[in-house]
Amino acid sequence: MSATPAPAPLPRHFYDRPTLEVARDLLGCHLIVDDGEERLIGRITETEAYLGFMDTACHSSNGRTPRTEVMFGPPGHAYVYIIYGIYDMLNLVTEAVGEPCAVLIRAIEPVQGEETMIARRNGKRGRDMLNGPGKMTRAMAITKTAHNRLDLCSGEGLWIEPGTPVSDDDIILGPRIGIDYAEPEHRDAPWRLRIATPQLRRQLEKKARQGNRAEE
DNA sequence: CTCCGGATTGACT
DNA sequence: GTCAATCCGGAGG
Repeated sequence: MSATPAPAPLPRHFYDRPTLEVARDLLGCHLIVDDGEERLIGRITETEAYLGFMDTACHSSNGRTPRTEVMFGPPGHAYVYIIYGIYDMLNLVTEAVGEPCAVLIRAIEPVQGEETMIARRNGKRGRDMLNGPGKMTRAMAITKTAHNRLDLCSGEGLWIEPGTPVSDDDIILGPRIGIDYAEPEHRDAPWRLRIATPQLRRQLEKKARQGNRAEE
């Protein structure tokens, strides 16, 4: 039996950059959770950038509160909050102290520990297992209680490692999800980033055709 | 496949 | 009191 590899988390300066760049470079990276019993690994396939004060979709644009405090601190920490009473959302804090920005991790694909993920998702497997931010945290057992404010560069509990790089041609940009309350310029901004799979390309082409039809 | 309503509770007005 | 960076199941096409 082989020993578990030592954690090799991405360093803090990875997160200390413009948030859109971080969101882009996180695609293809490995998200790792280690509870001391088992190490789970997922490859990041979808992210959203939240750009701080100026972004009316970003929680921190309403000011500094106990909940958003961690976003105002140093980069490379986890911001985990609960939405709709029941779902934990994982964000990675970016940019310098005083710039309250973050990247939401929306979807992964399994790399290691898939059977545990399936069990935590109540037997759900395949396409619908990890394709949403609440599904992903449920499968990985990421919670506000256990992981909010955690240092992602310590290699303890939760961190990111390099994975398989993604070329610019394989990234699809689109508007972010679930932020209808934001100002139009932020609501419609293409700050949702996804790795393009053949299935996703087909799906979007189909949608575009329907849209064109409605125009006439 | 798409559309629609209910679940459930912390955070903030 | 209202709302939220969501998910799921059921109804209809």
